[in-house]
Parts: sequence; structure tokens; C-alpha cells
Amino acid sequence: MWRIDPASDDPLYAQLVAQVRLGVAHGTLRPGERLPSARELAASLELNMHTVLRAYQVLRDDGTLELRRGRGAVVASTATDLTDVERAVADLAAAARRAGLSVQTTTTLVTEAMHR
Amino acid sequence: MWRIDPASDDPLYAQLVAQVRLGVAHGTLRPGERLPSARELAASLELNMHTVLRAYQVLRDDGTLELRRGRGAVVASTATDLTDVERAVADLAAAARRAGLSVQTTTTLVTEAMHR
DNA sequence: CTACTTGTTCTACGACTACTAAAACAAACG
DNA sequence: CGTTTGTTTTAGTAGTCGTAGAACAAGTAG
Repeated sequence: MWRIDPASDDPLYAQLVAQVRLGVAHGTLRPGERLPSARELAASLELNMHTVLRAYQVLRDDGTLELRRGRGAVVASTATDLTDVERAVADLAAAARRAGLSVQTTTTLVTEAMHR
Repeated sequence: MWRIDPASDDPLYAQLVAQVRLGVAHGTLRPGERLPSARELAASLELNMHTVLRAYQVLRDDGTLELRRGRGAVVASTATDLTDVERAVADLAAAARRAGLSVQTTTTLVTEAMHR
């Protein structure tokens, strides 16, 4: 885990957010599991503590993580079954690729569909 | 068409990009059709010409539009059938909503799935 | 050919975001 | 108790977003 690309267009904190979300969605990160502390993760990734903390705070506001002083960041207990979603995602990816759609156009379509 | 929200978190040019992409995907904008000139659209939306032009340039680099001086912005001829994609998008949106996933997490999953 | 339209390029500015940095603080842990 | 860890504050640099004005080049239309 924790593959950060400083040269990416996406902000560093957003990359962390996406990775945690994917980990939780895929079951790699299980509810109750503890993530590295902000200082620890920042040191190992050669980032600033605030950058890591910002990602953690986004995920806390999102309901994905629970943050407490002295304990650190813990994955919240969501416990939803994502098999349907995973299959739908795979189907969409295949259809979009077949149609020659870009990733951006595809996510734009998804965002629009979910905003209704 | 052309509903811009200056208070949105998304940049103005990104909103324009998304709307053109959706228009092309849904068939509202057909290949060969001409979009308003950058100055014209900027005036009617009360934006700066550069903001509109930036959106047009993103779409040109994307292959969605063709830009030529004196003529303006024209929808490129892609002509792909999107019925499969539309159905897959609707299925995914339903599954994600059923699982209680946020729009962001869902698009993150889609992005990841298409990057493989 | 001429006049007009339209995209292209350049410089510049103010506002905001992203990231880093150092420090001090408060709550929970062992 | 001391340690760990998130929280908050202040500060600086770099980059993006949007606006603005101007000049330029390649097409279009008459």
C-alpha cells in the first residue's frame, strides 16, 4: 500500500484519500484496523504531517475513518456488501473501453447519473 | 445548455468541459455542430474569454472538439454507440446508491478499474 | 482584395489552494 | 507519570483559477 506519486496532477492528500477508500472498498482495510499515525506515515512517505492529516480529516468527514488523539486513525465500521458494485464497475469499465470513452468522460457520466 | 455555477467547488472551465462532454455523449451535441465562439459564450455567461477558451482547449486535446481560427469550435466526429455504456452507468449508479457509496468513492473505483 | 470573425499567444494581477515547516496544545494510551 | 497522537496556529513558497487587456494569425464572408 501507500504508493504516492509526487509528479501526479492529483494532490498528494487526494492520492492518500483515494487509496484508503479503495482499500476499504476492496476489503484490504477492515473495519477496526488501525492506520499508521500521521507523523509516522508522513515520515515514511517523505511528506509533511499536515498533508497526511488533511487526507485523514477528509476521510473522517466522509465517515470512512475515526480519529482520536493518542490512538490514531481507525477504519470505521461500515460493513456494506460491494459485490454488486464491483460487478457493475467492471461492466462499465468494459463498455466504456469498448466505446473508446476516456476515463474522464466516463466518470463525468457516472457523477451525473448519481446526482439525480 | 450552459448552466454555470460560480459558487461550485469545480472550476468554471471544468464545468464547461463536463457539459460539452455530456452533450456529445448524450447526442445533444452532434458531430459537425458548431459551438458558440469563445468571446460570444464568455459574454453570454459573464465569464472571461480565456476561461471559455481553456475549456475548449482541454476538449481539443481530448479529441472532442476541433478548433480553427475564423470558424470556431466544432464537435469532432466520434460517432460511437453509447447504449451499452448508458445502461452500465445506470446499473452502477443504482448499485452504488444501494450500497451507500459516495459519488467520490464510486468514481474512484471506476477510475481504478479503467486504469488496468 | 477587404473587412470581419475567431482562435492563439503574451503579460499581468489578485485570490485561492497545495504543501511544507515549526511550535505549542490537549486528550488518550500504557 | 511520560509517551503517543490528533488538533490548532502561524508562516512561507509554489502553483492554479479567473480576470483583464492587447496584439497577432488564419480562416470566413462580402
